[in-house]
Amino acid sequence: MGYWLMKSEPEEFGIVDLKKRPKKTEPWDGVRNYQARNFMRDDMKKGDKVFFYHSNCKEPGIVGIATISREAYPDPTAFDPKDSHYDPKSDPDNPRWFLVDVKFERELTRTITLKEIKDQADKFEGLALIRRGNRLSVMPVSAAHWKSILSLE
DNA sequence: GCCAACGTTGGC
DNA sequence: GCCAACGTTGGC
Repeated sequence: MGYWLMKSEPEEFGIVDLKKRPKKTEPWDGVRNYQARNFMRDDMKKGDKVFFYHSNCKEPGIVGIATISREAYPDPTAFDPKDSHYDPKSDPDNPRWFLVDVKFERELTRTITLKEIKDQADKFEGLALIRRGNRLSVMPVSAAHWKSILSLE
């Protein structure tokens, strides 16, 4: 089973928004970074676990757990000229951007902050989240790191 | 294929 | 709101 971390800005779409969705499920649209796309398109499998991460907010960190409920399919927002993520270069016959559906599993009992993960950098060597200059919004997490992070809860 | 200019991300 | 780091674009 694969483990991942996905970032979202809580003011745009937070863990509570996911929880409130009728089926507790959301298409993870709008990703326009090739590396992140490749992870979603090529590597994410149904049932994989996801750390839901809040970015660009007062207390950046992991706030919940989700699962991949549907594997990759073309991102429809790329075809919609009215959408802010519209990409004229993505052709429905040869789509450039893909997404997965993410399903709410649970909120953490507390936020595991970026700060405390950084403070234990030796324990989390190789974790993409704390790699210098990291800006990926979708990234893999090793099984060992997953376990180790969750034990902080 | 190089690289300067530009836009975006996201912590602080 | 600042700005470092990074990805993308496009001229050459």
